[in-house]
Amino acid sequence: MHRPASAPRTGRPRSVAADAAILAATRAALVELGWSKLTLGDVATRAGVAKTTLYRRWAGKNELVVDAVAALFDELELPDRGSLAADIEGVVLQFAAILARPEAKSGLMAVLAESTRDDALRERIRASVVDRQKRLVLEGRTRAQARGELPAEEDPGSAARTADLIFDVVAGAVVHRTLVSAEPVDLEWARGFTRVLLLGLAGAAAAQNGPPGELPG
Amino acid sequence: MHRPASAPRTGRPRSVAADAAILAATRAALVELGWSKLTLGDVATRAGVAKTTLYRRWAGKNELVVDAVAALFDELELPDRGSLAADIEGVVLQFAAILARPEAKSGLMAVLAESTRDDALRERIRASVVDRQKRLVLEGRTRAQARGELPAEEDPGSAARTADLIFDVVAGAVVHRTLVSAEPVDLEWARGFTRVLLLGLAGAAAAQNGPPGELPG
Amino acid sequence: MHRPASAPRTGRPRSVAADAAILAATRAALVELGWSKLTLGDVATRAGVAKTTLYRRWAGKNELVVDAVAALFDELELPDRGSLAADIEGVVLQFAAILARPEAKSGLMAVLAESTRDDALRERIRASVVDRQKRLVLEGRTRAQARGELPAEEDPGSAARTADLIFDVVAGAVVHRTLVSAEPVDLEWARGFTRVLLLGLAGAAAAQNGPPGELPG
Amino acid sequence: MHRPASAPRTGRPRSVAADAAILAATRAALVELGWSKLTLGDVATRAGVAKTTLYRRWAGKNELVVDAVAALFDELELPDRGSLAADIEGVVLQFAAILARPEAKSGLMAVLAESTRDDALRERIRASVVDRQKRLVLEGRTRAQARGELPAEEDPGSAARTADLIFDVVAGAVVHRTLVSAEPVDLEWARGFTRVLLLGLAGAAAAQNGPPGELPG
DNA sequence: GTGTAAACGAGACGGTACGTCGTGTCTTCGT
DNA sequence: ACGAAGACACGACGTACCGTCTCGTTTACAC
Repeated sequence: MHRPASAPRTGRPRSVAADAAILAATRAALVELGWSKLTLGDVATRAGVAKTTLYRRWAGKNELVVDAVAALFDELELPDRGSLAADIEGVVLQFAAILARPEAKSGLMAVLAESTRDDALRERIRASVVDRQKRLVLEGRTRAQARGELPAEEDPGSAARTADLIFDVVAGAVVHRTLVSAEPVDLEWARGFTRVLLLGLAGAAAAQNGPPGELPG
Repeated sequence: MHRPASAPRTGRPRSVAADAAILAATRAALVELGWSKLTLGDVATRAGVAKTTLYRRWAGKNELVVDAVAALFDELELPDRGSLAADIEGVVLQFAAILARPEAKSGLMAVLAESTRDDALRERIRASVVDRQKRLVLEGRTRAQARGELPAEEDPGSAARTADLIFDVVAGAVVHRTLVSAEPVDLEWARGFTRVLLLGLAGAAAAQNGPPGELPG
Repeated sequence: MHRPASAPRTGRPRSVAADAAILAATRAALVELGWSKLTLGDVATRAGVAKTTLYRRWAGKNELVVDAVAALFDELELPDRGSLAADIEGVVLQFAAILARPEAKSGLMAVLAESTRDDALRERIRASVVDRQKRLVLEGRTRAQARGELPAEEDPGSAARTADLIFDVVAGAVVHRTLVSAEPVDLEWARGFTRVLLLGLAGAAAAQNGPPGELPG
Repeated sequence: MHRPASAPRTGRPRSVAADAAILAATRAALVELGWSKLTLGDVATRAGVAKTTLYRRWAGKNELVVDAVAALFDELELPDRGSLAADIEGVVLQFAAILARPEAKSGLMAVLAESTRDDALRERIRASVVDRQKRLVLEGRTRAQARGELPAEEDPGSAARTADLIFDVVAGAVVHRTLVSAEPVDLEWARGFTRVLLLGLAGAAAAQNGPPGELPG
């Protein structure tokens, strides 16, 4: 992540344990203090490391927190649950489970806020966090096409647009319910949400491919 | 907002002009500097006001920014565009227009991040920002029912749940596309999104009331 | 002091009680807090008076404290104790008694420090405090001349110089012992000091008027 | 002074240049602004140093000024001028020369005022300033005894009391004339003062050891 | 082994912002 | 006109973190 590929050949190598300790300390500090009260000096102390060591590896608070939170998304997986609806429910619930953690809530939204003014940071978030979620959506679609639940896409541009829409809707709704509405994303909600989403997508696809008569709007 | 209703009877009254100047200065600073570089001292200077005056009225950066950004949502309105779909598109585009402003992007997400650890702040955001958006959704539904596009709700609990779902989906998708995907919410996207949403809702309603045969999930 | 002689003829007259209350509050605050922690707002509160009232009468902390401390010197008197030595001892002990009070210690030295950069303040101190002490010295000399202990002065310039010297030595020694050495000025010390001072003055006078043989130096 | 003798073994060592720069800046600020207008932020700026550096070494304004002014007393010396009277005149004039400096006037009296409520500060002043002066008085006495001008002391308690009296009288008179009377301590005054002091002391010593007949009092 | 070179802990450094406090002025209403 | 109440502009306070630096020390690899 933060280490250049061209490794230096001489000198004392960087402690591999330090990286893990720092990221773990960062998450612990996020849980206890939240983003705004988190200080790098405190993280260094918690990790049993000097501030210098920390700055040698990360440029600042934002970058550090992105990496610390990104590790939470490593556990995202999409086991085949047999149907498109079940797969989407799984994604929603897994994503919600991560977001329910205090270190994710506080840290992720804060770096997102920062990323509105820092393109490099946005790119880092995209690579570390967003793409990992997006992969699940694409995987689910591929699987559904293999099952015959969805037709194979013909127009790649339209397919990408649809995938983006799905992604924004799924992730956005989960985030919004968790952070803004402050309501839990439980099985019932996930089921209702998935139903609406799939019916909407099915309807839109039918309208586009079949008789365009009864479209709303 | 921040002023107790029980007004003191004696002493020099607080300058009414200062409030507006401070909020305007806050928005200007958000545009120029973003949340993290914004300092209350700078805001005070821009507003031509002493720091003390600022602290006398707001408890801190978070509260100030909520009020400053909340004013942007005052302009939210829902003119009757003749159909439910058009109304929803209108809400989406208006909300997107506000979110596209740099002062909203940076400020809103940051206070949202802070609100994960501060219930009073969350409540303040809910009252100042969220409820104002929610009102539009409810208004749109009432109007659609009057037009006959939607049936009158019988079960109030179910109706509230549906409204919450709609709200989370609409607001969440717009926010996510704007901030995370960093893509514009233009007319085309709004139209596609609205179509999927309405088809989904219609399908879900039909499935609940009519023949539950071919529902997915 | 601070009030122009030409009294205003119209409007509500100034509360005469307020002056005394403010000065008393100032002394009380000096005792409790000392000069540096004393604030005019606190003095106003103690006196049951608004800050405005205070500023209408005194220009600032320095002037207020000078007046507050000067009142302590009102009690300085020189009852005739029958001999020059006894009179001087009386002056020394009275002066030391005032200086032993915490409000005088802290306040007087502080305004003296300020007066090194503020001629108006020095003049105010001279008029309010120093001249009142000096008067005692002159009074004691007059009395001693009447008793025949001292010859009548012939050269007025020399007389003034001698009086100034006495004054600097008496006041300086008492202040230094009290504030710098932090030792008490008790009867024993006053007696020893007076003895040295009078012997020195007598010797100097004899040397000047009589045979100049055995002078040291 | 402010640095513990047990030096820390690790970490970046404190800049030795900073100490001197800060003290010099403090003296310069005292000359320009006087005690009450002197701010630690300004001193730090003048010294080209951060405020933190200053606070790391001194607890506050008082301690800093004591050290800054104390350096002025480093130059106090007592060259042997051949007689006790000449030596005392030298002390008086040297002490007066230091007190005539604006940085000493303003700073010294102010910390003295503060020391009336702060024992640690008084002790610091005693160690840094007062003892250095006192040493001169004792040195002068030793020298005079070697010359035969003064008899060797027999009672050490009485000797100490006499030395204290001399010290209070010399220092007190010089301070009082300089600060309160605001008159210069020139050669003429120093000569007159010394004559009175020595005659007084000689008289008192004679009275104690010889025939106690004609004592005043 | 013996360099050599980088990473390491510790902590001081120049800065910037914080939130509070005190000063002296002002504005309002009540007396 | 004066007084109380308190808001106001200003500026200093002392603290906390920032990100950098300068030390002395440790650790791996190359010779």
